[in-house]
Amino acid sequence: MGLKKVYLKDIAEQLNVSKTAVSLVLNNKGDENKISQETQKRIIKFAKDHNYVPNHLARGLSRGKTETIGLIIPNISDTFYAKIAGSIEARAAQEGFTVVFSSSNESPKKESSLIGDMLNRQVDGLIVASTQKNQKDIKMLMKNNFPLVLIDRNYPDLDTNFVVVDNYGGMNKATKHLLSKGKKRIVFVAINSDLEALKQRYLGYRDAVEKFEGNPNEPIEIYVDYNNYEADVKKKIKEFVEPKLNVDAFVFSTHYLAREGLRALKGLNVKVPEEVAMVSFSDLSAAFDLVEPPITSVLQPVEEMGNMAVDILLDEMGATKVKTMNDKKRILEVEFIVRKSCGS
Amino acid sequence: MGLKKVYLKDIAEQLNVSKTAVSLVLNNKGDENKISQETQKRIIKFAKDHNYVPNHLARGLSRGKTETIGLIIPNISDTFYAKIAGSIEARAAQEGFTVVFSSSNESPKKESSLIGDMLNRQVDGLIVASTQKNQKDIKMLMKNNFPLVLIDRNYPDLDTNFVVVDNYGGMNKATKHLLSKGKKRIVFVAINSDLEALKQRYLGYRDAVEKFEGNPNEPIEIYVDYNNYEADVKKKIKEFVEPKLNVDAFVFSTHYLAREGLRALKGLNVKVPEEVAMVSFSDLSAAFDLVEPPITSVLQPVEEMGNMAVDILLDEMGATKVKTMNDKKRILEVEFIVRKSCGS
DNA sequence: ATTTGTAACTAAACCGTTTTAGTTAATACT
DNA sequence: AGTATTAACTAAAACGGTTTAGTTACAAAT
Repeated sequence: MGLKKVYLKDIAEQLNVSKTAVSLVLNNKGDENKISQETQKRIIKFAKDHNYVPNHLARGLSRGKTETIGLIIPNISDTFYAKIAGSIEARAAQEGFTVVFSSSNESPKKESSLIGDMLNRQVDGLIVASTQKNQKDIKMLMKNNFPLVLIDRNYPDLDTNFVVVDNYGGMNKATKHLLSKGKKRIVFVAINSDLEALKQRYLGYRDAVEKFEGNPNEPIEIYVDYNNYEADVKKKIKEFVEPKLNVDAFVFSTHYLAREGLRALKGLNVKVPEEVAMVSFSDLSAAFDLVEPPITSVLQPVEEMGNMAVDILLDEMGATKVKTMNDKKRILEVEFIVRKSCGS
Repeated sequence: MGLKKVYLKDIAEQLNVSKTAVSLVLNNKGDENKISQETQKRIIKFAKDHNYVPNHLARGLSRGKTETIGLIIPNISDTFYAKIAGSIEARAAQEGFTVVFSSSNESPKKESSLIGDMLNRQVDGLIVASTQKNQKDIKMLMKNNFPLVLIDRNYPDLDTNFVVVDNYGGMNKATKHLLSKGKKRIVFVAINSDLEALKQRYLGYRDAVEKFEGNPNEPIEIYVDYNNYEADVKKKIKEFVEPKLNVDAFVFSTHYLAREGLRALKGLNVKVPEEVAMVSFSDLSAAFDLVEPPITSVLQPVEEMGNMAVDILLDEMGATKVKTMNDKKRILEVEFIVRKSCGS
């Protein structure tokens, strides 16, 4: 494992055989290429004794495969994506793949350049949580049959593999829960973006509100700026609270909005759930049960998402032994956890 | 940026020049190698028009540099390491480097094999949050002058570059705060490990307890199993609570222990801070101010750690323009935030 | 009229593998 | 005895770049 490396050439010279022989043997192709058992033994022993490890770049260049998968996410610092990255990495490692990741910071331009970057680093496949403003690269990848799985966010118009959650269903259920508690004026809080996932969450919310027991309420929406969400969510929530609280509940479409929302409400001295109720889509601080009040949340199966994405990708790359997956478009179920933030 | 790539050879053939010329020009060595301005223009234009991007593997193989830095951390899913990874990635990207990361899951064996892996992937440098049970690889890297920065965890016996925080000072301050609030029996809660950082935190705690105003108290310690910390911390805390609460405060040496500790205390119906106080070393759920009660915490400068590590590493690799850093061993200051969990 | 110098290029080696297309010597077959 | 076959190997090309060590053509200097 040292840095003074032994190369294929060295082994060949020391043992008086050809590089070819060494390469074949060390790649388990000795038998099928009729290298004698004895020679094989010698080569294997020498390689082991000298800690031979093939140069990954050379091998990649020659083979056109790198045993690397590229992961592009909005932001590795976000708990949600960190967990996804974690499960992707773990599953990939099991199969002998390494992960190269980069964060797009929600910039389509950066995403595009990252994809280019990954390609010319010769990754074998890509998992992308896209900004969804980058159809052109996704299409390009598809056209070239490049192994690709979208995760968390997919392009509804494109026929790609993907792993997402049931955003509509989760939000619909959460909203209905509030309605069933008698909440009428329910505010949907989201970041300002065209993400399909958010659209679905909105629709889940809207349908619940409008179709509730023949007694339709008006949907109320606020959209905050992603790059400034802490301050913005505070400001926008304040408008519903001062001079006089005029809503019954907030539905937060992401965990960080919920966190800031709660912080804002506390700052404004609004009692949750006594004066206003709240729910969060996704619960990832691993602490939403500890905050005061514990927050009712829609839970996403983060691990499963990551694992599934890798499985689909490996299948796509033909890297797996047997199984061929039938369905490479997955909409995973979410879990709904009722806690105190909606009332007792 | 497509997949049907243009190669150096193609450019050379199309323009009737040599590969050498193309390579030189595209690497900004045209002038110093006296390639005529006209030829340079033609090459640059053609390359741009055809979206030429050099194959990273080939270039790496040939140059022996890959513009890649390897990051080995215990676990990317952990908020703390996710944030570190985030700041490392951001800083690295600024300088044109990509990050390859892998999680060791606290296994020295895995860490060792990851280091080997990274090396033969030809990363240009390594940032490692080590298990600290892998002296041999670290020494090997040092002996070979391989660019290396330890982060968060360092080997006190080895003369490496590192970026850590003032674990002793932070914990000392936190403990003194509890003492000043009149808490006598203070329990130090840590995971069972030999990590230097934890040792320092312990010493910070112990010195505070033992030397407090000439009226030394006994240190009380509990150590929980990392692989089973949720259940274990609960079990061990219970022993101080039942049949009768017999301590005044808990000092948690990591954020996840604090989280589980609080969860356990709530489960046991112990009132914090009325019956028992608590502090946490590091606050990373980004929610410790929202939980009930808000938890007094030692804050680590996560971003700064990551940035600093990259700066040192790049300097070590000779990859930066001007600056040469003098001090490549950094102990960063922590911040201490008082919240309600220690009493009003 | 040869040498010197230089601008403008290029052939070929090299990085460390994999892989294709052989070669050689011995054995088996007719 | 001559041809096929096979076991056991290998030389060399390929992957796509970078880099070293030239070469060529022309102008200026002696």
